[in-house]
Amino acid sequence: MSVEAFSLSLDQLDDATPGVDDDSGLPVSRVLPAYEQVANQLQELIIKGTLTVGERLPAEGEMAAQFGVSRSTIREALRGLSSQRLVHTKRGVSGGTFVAEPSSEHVRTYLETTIGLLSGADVVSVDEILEARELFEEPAARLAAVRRSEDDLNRLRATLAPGDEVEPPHGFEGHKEFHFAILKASGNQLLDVLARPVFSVLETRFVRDRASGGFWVAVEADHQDIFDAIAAGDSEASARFMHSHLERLRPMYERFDRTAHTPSA
Amino acid sequence: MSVEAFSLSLDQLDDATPGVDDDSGLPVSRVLPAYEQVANQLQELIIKGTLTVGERLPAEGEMAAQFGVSRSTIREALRGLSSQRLVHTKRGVSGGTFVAEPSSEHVRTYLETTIGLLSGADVVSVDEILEARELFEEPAARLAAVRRSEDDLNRLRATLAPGDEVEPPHGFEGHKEFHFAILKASGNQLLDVLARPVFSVLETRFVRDRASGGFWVAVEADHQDIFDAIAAGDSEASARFMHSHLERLRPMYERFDRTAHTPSA
DNA sequence: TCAGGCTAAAGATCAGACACTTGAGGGTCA
DNA sequence: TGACCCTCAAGTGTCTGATCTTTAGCCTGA
Repeated sequence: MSVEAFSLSLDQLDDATPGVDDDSGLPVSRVLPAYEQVANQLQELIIKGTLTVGERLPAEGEMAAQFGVSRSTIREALRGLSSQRLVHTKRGVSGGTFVAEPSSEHVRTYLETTIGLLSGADVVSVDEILEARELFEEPAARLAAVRRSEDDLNRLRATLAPGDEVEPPHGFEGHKEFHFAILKASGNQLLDVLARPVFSVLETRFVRDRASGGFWVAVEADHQDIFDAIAAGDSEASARFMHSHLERLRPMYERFDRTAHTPSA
Repeated sequence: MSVEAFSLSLDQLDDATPGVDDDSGLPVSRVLPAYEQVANQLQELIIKGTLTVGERLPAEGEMAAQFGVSRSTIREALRGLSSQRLVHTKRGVSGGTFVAEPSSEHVRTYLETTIGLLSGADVVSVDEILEARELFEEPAARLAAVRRSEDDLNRLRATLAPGDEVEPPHGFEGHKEFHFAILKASGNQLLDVLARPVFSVLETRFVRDRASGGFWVAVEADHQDIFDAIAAGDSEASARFMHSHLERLRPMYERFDRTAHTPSA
């Protein structure tokens, strides 16, 4: 693409000066800072596909000229876009700002922190998170039984307890990896992207290394059952075992939730 | 909280200068731009809860002094955080930068654009999106049948065709609102947050106003069935009707997907 | 041939100035 | 006394212009 895509400018700024006569609740919109307008316009171009993945935007100075703002304003706009992973920048002579290729990894990271915040602010409850997790992981287990590849099975096997040593060091990481592997084996990336953060939030907020050794033994037994069902290609059994596994876990999360709500006040 | 939380600084910058002697693949990490380090540190403080919702950060100038960088650098960091809705700024004497309260609305918006991009870049396929949607909406219908409040029922009823006029103007909006209302009636906000964007992407990318009038008539009939089941509190019937509804829609999405992939090349 | 230095393009950072927004306090006048 | 206006101060918003740093490519000399 060439420069023409940037023919837009910030005219809103001019006719939205404080002096406007809005004698009532007129259909006017709030005045936006210049950096936000620039960011919005660029985001629009990326979403609509006018700017394609990997494409290089004009240099900061050029954009400043085209938008009619200073370079700092352009940079502030770009920082917003790059923190949303819509673009990324590179220094040096071959550098510049490029339209980033969307990555599911970033979405997961974002969702994990955001769901964590939503939970921390009590916008969503632990019960809702637990329920959502069950809604996601049972179908995932069902699908995994049908779709798992040899690689998936190996990955799953690798997360099971190595022999009979089921100590926390393995317990926590193994638990996490097992569930991640099932989501992956479900063969649905979108499910994986959305479900993994839900799981991660539960783990990091409510479990971590606070569970006892005996607990991990029971978890390992459940995992083994689920694994066997998936390996056998029995989707209903997979879902059933996953269901009872999650039922076993539930009271623990809820207990940690209560203790987390009792402290200093 | 007072100023002490900002005692951190950018010392990484100093001992990560290009001259470091890494005579092999040493455990060193890439040098990060100052604005990114600042953003990371602030994000950490917000996530850990050191900075609480609604709390005001020091003025930009003060932070610049505390981090030992210029005000522009601070501003670039803040733009990143505010585009992630972690903070928001206000001008004027009572202004400043404040820790934003997490809102599910923003998560939905973010997910919608991101899933749209993932789909546009063929990172996830239409089949995966369709499958994920079914995985979400069937349980949602099941839960809605059990949990729906009087308000939920009214909201649902309002989205059904008013009489026998099932024209596109109502068709598209009504279809959307109906499914949104079911997600809301499921009583699980997290499910709502994650599922709505999935649905929205399908609609805006593959349907919009491209469907025929006869199509909307069939859709309306399905909706009526689902509504009746939910109103009757019959969760299994709700899920079943939702399932067949989605099965009816599937070929249409897939058709639009193929036509979308055929063009110019 | 190749190691090392030079160069230019582009982002990163800085310093400082000025503009705009907004709440609060004080003063004026009916 | 109360409504209105003015001014002030603290913050963010924006601009200017300079310098620093990174990096690919070219050039030069052993």
